[in-house]
Amino acid sequence: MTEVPPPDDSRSPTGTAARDERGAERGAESGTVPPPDDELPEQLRVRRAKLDRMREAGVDPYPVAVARTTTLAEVRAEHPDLEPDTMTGDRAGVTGRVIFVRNTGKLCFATLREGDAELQVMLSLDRVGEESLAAWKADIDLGDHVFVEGEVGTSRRGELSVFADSWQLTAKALRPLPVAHKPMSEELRVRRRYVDLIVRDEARRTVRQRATVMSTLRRELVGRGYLEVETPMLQTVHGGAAARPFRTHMNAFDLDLYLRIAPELFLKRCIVGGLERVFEINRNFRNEGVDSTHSPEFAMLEAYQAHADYQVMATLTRELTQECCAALFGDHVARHNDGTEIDLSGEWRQAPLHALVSEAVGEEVTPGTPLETLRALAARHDVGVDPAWIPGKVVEELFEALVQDSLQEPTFVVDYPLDTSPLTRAHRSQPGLAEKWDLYIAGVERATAYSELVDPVAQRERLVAQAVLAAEGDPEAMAFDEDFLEALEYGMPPTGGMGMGMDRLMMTLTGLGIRETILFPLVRPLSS
RNA sequence: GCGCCAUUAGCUCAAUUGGCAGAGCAGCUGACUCUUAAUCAGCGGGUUCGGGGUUCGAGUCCCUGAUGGCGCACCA
Repeated sequence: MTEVPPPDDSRSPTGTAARDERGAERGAESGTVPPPDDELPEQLRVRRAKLDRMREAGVDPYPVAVARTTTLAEVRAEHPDLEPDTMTGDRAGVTGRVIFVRNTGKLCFATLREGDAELQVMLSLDRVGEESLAAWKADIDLGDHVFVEGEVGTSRRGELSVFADSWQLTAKALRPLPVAHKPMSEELRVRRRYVDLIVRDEARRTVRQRATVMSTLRRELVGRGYLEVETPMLQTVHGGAAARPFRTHMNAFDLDLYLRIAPELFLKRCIVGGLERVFEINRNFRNEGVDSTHSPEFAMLEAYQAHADYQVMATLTRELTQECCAALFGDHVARHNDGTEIDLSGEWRQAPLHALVSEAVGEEVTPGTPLETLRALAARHDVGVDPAWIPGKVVEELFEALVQDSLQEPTFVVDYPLDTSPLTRAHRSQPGLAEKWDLYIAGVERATAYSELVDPVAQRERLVAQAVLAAEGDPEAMAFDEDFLEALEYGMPPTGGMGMGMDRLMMTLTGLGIRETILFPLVRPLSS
C-alpha cells in the first residue's frame, strides 16, 4: 500500500521557504488540467479531479457550515408511520454521508448515514432543476458528506425520504469506501478503524458498549463510596505486577523512566494516606507478546478498599461484572454476536487452587508437597517445568496446563502459593498460602484480587527476594521500591485490592477479540 | 523470539502442471422520474507485497526482506 504524498496545505505563515518551493511545484501542476498525481490509482485521481472542477466552478467542497435543521434520526423519529407516496409539508435540512446511490435519468436516490441513522434523499428534476441534478450526478461519490434541504415524505415504495429542493456538498471524500457488503479484512479494519466505523454497524456498537461498560463501572464504584484517582504512568521504578516494562527517558531530569505495568503501589499509597476506597481505570503497558488476548497497552481497573479482604473484593468484582452485563444486555447473561451465551448470574463458584490441581493430577497436592514430587507429577502429565522454578510456580503451571481451560463458568480460583504472590498477605489460617484469587470465565483469567500485604517488614523481605531474582536475571521480577516500603511503614490498614482487565471484560461480554475491543490497537507500521 | 500459512485492481476474491492476469462491487461514458447492494449497454483500471535467483517463459518454483493470521514461548 503506497502512501499518498501530503497535499499542499502549507498553511504555516512561518514556513516561507517550504511554501516557495511548493508554490513553484504547484505552478507547474496547475498549468494544464489535472496531472499532478499520475501515479495515484484511478479512483483517487478521479475524485481529485472532481474536487478541482468544483473549486473552479466556485463551489467550496469543505464549507465551514451548512444549514442543517435536524438530524436523520430526528426525521425518522418524527415520521414513524407514513403511508407510501405521501408528502408531509414538513421541511428539513439534513446532512449525512452518502453510502448508497441509485440514479435514474431525472430522479436520483441516495441513502445518507449520520451516526447510526440512515435516511433516503431524493433529487428530482422537477424540484432541483437540470443544472443541480447534473451536478449531483457528476460530482457526488459514495463517501461524500452532503447537505440536502427539502420536504419530508415517502416514496411510492414507502421509503421515508427528504425530497430535495436544494443540495450542497458538505465534505468531499477523496478515497472510495470499501465494498459495503463484503467484510473488510481484519487487518484493514484495525489499521483504518475510521473506515471500519463508517461501514460496519458492529464497530460503532462496540465503541458504545465499551463506553457503557466504563460509565457503569464508574457509577457503581462511586455509588459504593469509591474515589476515582489518577496515579503516575511514568514511574521511576516499576512495580505492582510481574511483567517486563517499557523504558523511556525524561530529558529535563536526564532520568530513565518506566511506563507503568500496574498502578497498584500508588493506589496502596492512597490507602496509607487515608483515602479509604479508591479506584483507577486507565492504561498499563507491558513489553511482552502480542496475540488475540494481549495488547501492549491495555486498560485496567484497580480498586482498593480499606478494611476489606479478598472475599469482599470477590463480591465487588462479581457485582461490577453483572452490572456491566445488565447495562449491555438487560440481565446477567452476556450474549455474543455468534450466539454464544455466557451466564454470569447468581453467586460464583470458588475453588482452591490446590484442590483443582489435585483433582487434575489424581493425587493430593498441597502447599507442602515437595518440589521433587511436583516435578514428577508435571513430567507424568507432559507439563514442561523450568529447573529454576520454585514449588508454587510448578503448581501454577500445572493449573494452567491441566485445569484452566476447563473453567468455563465464572470461577474464583482461591488461595495461591505464598511464594509466588509477593504483594499478598499470608492466609489467615492456611500455612504456605496467600489470600489471593484469580477469576476465570470461559477458560481465561479475567481479574485478580488479594488481601493486601500491609506488614512493612514482611513486604520488605518479599521485595528483597524479588530483587534477588532480578539480580539473577529474571526480567519480570519486581523492582525494589523503597518509597513504597516507607509508605507502608507509616501504617496501612487491612485492605482488599482488585484488578480487572477492561479489554478482557469487554471480551467476556461481547465475545470479541482484544483488537476489536480496543478502538485503535497498536499495529506495526507499514514500511514505506 | 521460533514454526506454519497468507499477501493479486480502490474493496472482496479467482487464475488447472511454470504458458496471453480475471470476476463481482466500486470507477468512467451513455440510457432511464420510484430506486433499496437499482437496472441496461459500453469502456478503462495491475510494480501479482519489496529485492534477488532458476527458466525460452514465474502470480505460480528457490533465496531473502516486509506486513498479517494461526500455533508455541512469555504474560493479564
